Amino acid sequence: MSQEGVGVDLETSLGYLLKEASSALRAAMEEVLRPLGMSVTHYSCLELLAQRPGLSNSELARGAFVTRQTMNVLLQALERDGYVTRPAEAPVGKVLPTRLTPRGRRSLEKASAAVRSVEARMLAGLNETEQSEAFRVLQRMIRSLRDDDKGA
Amino acid sequence: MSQEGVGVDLETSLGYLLKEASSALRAAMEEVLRPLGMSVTHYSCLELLAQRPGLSNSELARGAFVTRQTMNVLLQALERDGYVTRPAEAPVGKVLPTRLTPRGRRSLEKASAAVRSVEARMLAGLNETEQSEAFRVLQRMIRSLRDDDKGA
DNA sequence: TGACTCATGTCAGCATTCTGACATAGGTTC
DNA sequence: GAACCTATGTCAGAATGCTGACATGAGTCA
Repeated sequence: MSQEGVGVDLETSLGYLLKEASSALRAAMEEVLRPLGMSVTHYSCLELLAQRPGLSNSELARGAFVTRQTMNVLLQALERDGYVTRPAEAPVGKVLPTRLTPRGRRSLEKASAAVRSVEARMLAGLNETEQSEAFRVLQRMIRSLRDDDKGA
Repeated sequence: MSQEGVGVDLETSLGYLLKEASSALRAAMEEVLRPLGMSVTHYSCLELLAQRPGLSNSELARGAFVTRQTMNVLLQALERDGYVTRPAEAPVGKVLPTRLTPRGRRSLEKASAAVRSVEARMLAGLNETEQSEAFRVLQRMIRSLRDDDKGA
């Protein structure tokens, strides 16, 4: 059963566990967002705009962890359906600052409540200390992956 | 800057951080697997088969966190290209046990080494204690999300 | 000023993954 | 045995996200 250093032991791999946790979270979010007709990326975009109004397409893409092309497609749909607005011309450069419409804000409210309940559920088994631990270790993992990326 | 209980504060959300970490890991893995002509799911499938030979399509799907339809498409390609084999007829029921071919095993070797280096990089900033913490908190999050899912 | 680099918005095409649907095998219950 | 439920493999179509490519605006540097 042991791996003797060959391959990646899935039973003990933190990478595999991270993927599993992320997958479970995504599934849980999709489950509560589906009745609202919203995907996870869709929700992420609205939430980002609520907290940081005026974000550009590229900034939203980075915040939602998708490419700017993907976010562009989503924004066009959201704009068409009246959830967000963008000026016809860029005030400066090519950057188009995006904002939620009242409709977008209303739509986000329900979704945000649903997502908060999922997050609360996820953290139900962790006390304060453990939540701090989780926060710290996740941040370190992210930093390690990013730093070495630049270095290489 | 505070959120006053409204919305999900992305700066302090463990869910958002989890997604960020998972995204960083996936990007790092894609980066090292791309030169080998392999996607993350592709690699996951081979790695699962190396450690648990004879897994069925559905079992592989669960292990790689995709649907069985998605895994089926991948398996057909892997079979066509000679990385895995499946019996023409099911020995029992409809389950087709899948196995790596020598070619599949060779292909996995390089990929596995690359992925191991990524995982090592990710954990570089964590000592033994912190890795144990990470393992524990991630497992609890997964369990909380799954348990409540069944309960509901 | 001109050349260079970088980031952005956007279009097009492709890859990946998903949902929906169907037939079938095995186990359970009556 | 019959009815039922569950799991599986598979096909088809749709949604989602990605890579490649291009034009443009801003900043840097000589």
